[in-house]
Amino acid sequence: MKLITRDTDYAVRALCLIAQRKGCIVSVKKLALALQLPRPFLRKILQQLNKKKILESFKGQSGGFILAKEPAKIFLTDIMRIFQGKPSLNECFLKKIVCPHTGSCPLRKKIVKIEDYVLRELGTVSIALLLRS
Amino acid sequence: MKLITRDTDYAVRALCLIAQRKGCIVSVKKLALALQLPRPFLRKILQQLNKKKILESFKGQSGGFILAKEPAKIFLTDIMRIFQGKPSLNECFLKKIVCPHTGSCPLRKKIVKIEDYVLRELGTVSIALLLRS
DNA sequence: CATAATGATACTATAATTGTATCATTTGTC
DNA sequence: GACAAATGATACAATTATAGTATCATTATG
Repeated sequence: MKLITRDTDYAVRALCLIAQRKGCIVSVKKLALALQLPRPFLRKILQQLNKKKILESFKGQSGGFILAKEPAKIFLTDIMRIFQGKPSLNECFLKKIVCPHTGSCPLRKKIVKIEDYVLRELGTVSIALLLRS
Repeated sequence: MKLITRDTDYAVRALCLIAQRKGCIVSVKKLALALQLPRPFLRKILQQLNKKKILESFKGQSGGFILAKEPAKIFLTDIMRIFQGKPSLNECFLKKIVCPHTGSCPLRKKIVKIEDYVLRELGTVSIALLLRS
């Protein structure tokens, strides 16, 4: 039961570091070094964050990335959505044959409830929050 | 974000069906047929349920499985624990370098909280509940 | 004693995740 | 202007987890 994949994990770490260097352009090279993460993989991740307007990128010799939003406006759920798709926990997996609840499977209801809860809770976690001591 | 794997899924379906045939010994063959599931795979699953005392097995010609407990005492979390291990959502994935919260990462706290919630909710879902209309 | 079931376990296939490599493009510096 | 160092885009490879198969031994029923 893995809530957060490695993509998301690395992305959040990188975002925290970039946030700490307020305004400075940070290259993948430096990030990978500081975080001890595989550089090409991290690069791919940052490119995706750029596409999704979480980061802004600069090409050329002293290029790199900065945040495209305030740290308080970047939420864990945003990142999860990018790398893990819509966070739907599971389909109602019981077929009618076994499960008599045609439209109102209690398990389905539970799962929807859990899903809401998880999103609500993780929706309060921003990069800013993670940086505050 | 997958809460329930196929093992667990199949196991629950099979348990529901076995529960419906109160007391009757049901063979993998019949279950696989009724549920339209791959027979050898289902067999492996039932064997594991037997080992964990959820099912009781009978060898020989008209052998098969019956429930080893009342349906009301078999919970989804029991099954999940068997096939998906301890349902710990994630380690605190932020390293000290980035995350200044040495012992009190807010994300970690959240995740523990979510974990508790999920277990509490799924802990109320029993086979009996799934069969009640 | 043959048949049909489970026990145990090794093996294979598939899919998802994780990570690499490469070529093109951009930009600052000498 | 040429070079170096960065990102953009994208195809490819490796690893791991999940899903499923095969097989031989054992047991019980008829």
